[in-house]
Amino acid sequence: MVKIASWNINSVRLRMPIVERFLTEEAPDVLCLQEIKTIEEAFPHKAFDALGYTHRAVHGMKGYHGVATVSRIPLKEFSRHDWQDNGEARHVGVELLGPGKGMILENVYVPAGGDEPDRTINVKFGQKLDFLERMTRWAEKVDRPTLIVGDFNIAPLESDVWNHKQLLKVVSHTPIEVETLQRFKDAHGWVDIGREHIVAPERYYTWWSYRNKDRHVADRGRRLDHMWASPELAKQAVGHSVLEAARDWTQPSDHVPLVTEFSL
DNA sequence: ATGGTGGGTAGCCCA
Repeated sequence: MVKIASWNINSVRLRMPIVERFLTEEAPDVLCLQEIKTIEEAFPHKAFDALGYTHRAVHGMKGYHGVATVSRIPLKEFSRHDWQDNGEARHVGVELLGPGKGMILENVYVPAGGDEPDRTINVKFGQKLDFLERMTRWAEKVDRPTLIVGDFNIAPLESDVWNHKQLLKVVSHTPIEVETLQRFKDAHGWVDIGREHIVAPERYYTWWSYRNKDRHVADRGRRLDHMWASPELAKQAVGHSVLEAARDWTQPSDHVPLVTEFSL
């Protein structure tokens, strides 16, 4: 059994206390972090060593974005795609357990896309769509059992948001984003592991804005984080959970962790 | 319709 987690941590250095809590309580074999907001040299390597996560692939940059995959089982870093073509650190790919035994694990942080869902007036929105198109070209060529996880910054289904109609013009849930993400999905036949286990139209959120204070009253969440597997690998997923409670931990990230267990 | 909060880091950018 291999337990894999994904979490947009919104500064790994600030949030090491809750990362330690998560690793201690949930004990995943592998944790994919997004928005680490640090360069590799300033990554809290010692804290992860102390917890047994001695295998790491860190693709960071100063102050913004950045991803890291930390593991108790051996991994080998083999790619750092720049799907935005602007040098931002938003992806790291590793191979788990060696050729033919484990899986390829892709950790991605899709750009948020700014506030205005119109590429003619908002460059960031265009960059987000272009990022997804480059990911799609890549996905067409994926030929090994692969799991792609991370903050996709898109909530594709009606039940992935607290109010579908109200969010149709809000970046993360616009029809053009959902269509663009669907083309990525179709390019490899990715299986949405989260929705295999928490079936639509059941409510499923992974992010709540810091700007909404009363989460337990209004519950204005969105499912921005995902774990998508190649069809053959998806059959080996035996459990999936979303740790909503982590949104209420001390000094929380605005995202919560996802966990999938595989029988490899 | 607007502004609301949070993080990194040095006058704003990003989410």
